[in-house]
Amino acid sequence: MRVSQAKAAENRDRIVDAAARLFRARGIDGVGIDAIMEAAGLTHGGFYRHFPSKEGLVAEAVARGLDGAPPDDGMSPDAYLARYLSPRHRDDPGGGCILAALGADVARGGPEARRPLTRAVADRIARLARWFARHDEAAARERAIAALAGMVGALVLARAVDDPALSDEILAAARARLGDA
Amino acid sequence: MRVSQAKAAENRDRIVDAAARLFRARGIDGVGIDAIMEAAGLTHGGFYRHFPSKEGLVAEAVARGLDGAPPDDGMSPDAYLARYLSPRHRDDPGGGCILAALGADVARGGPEARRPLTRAVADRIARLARWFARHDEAAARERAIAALAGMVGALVLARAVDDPALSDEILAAARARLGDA
DNA sequence: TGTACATCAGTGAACGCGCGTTCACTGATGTAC
DNA sequence: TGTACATCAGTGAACGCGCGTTCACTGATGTAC
Repeated sequence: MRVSQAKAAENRDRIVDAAARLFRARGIDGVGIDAIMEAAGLTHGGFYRHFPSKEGLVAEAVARGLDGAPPDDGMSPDAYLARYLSPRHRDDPGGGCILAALGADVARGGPEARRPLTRAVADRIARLARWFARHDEAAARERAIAALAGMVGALVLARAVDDPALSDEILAAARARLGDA
Repeated sequence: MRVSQAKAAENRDRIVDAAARLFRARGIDGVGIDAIMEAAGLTHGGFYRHFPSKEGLVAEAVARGLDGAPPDDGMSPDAYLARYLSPRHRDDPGGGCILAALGADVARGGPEARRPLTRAVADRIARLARWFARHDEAAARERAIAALAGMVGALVLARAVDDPALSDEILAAARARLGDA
């Protein structure tokens, strides 16, 4: 049955949110329309009233996932690093950084998802560079890029590794080396 | 028709090689048994004479992919870094580092693939630490972990990003920051 | 060394299942008068 | 403000395709005598 426009917009939003979470948790190919719609409290048939295809949703979900938890200007660099490189973040891919969870997947996919991801990377580099510029004017941007790469790589490795002690050590080493700016 | 044991072993090897390459290039879920067997010059039906399941092959292919191009003791750290963080490596995921190409996929998968990946991570950290120990005894291992994380993260980001200039800049920044040991 | 037979790597058709997508239908919403 | 009707978000069944897996079959290899 038909639903009010406000309710429909809210449903669309919930679909994108559910997809952003499930894709990060299980990979893009690991989640079907069924599971996404069910997580949004709907049935799968209505999906195509909102999106032209699964790939269309992927692009929006990637963009949505990139909104959350960017480096905040009111936050200290060390606090941001500590949060990003925490066991809590490692253990919650579904709610965490999309660069670490889906970077390789997006690289293999179409251009629709790569565009918002690129904007997010550029934005984070710029924010980190602003921090570093305070005590290291010239190389601030270079440092920012290396810091972002170190963060993403450490999270990928800490998640992939089988050995909890090694995983913790990876997070700790990245925090320590990236922290002493 | 039956084939000699030597030939069969060689065929098995080619299947694993083809899988290691295709998985890195297109993702684990992006490659079917059909494509792997065809790349190995066989038909799909014979697959199960060699492997119990696709997942069994994944574990072997990940292990195989990790053999190639580790940091070589006879190589200078800067040469290794330059090769790892080169546009050539970025543009050849199928022949490149499996940590960057499949790290997130393996993290979501079963334990069979995570074990060899963990060994490879530990091995690379140890090799890098041996290099760093030459001028920085105490923090060598910490530096090694941060270097590996920075390399993997930079490659993931350089591949995911839409903008060639930004992609090149990411590689260059990582080379510069990780290089001046 | 030669012969007869069992083995089994590889072939190609087939199966079953899941997933992306389509579609006829429902009934509340939104709108025209 | 009330009424009649068109719209369309959502439902649930169905379709088609691809993929992982199975299976009967082939015929060269390996082995027992």
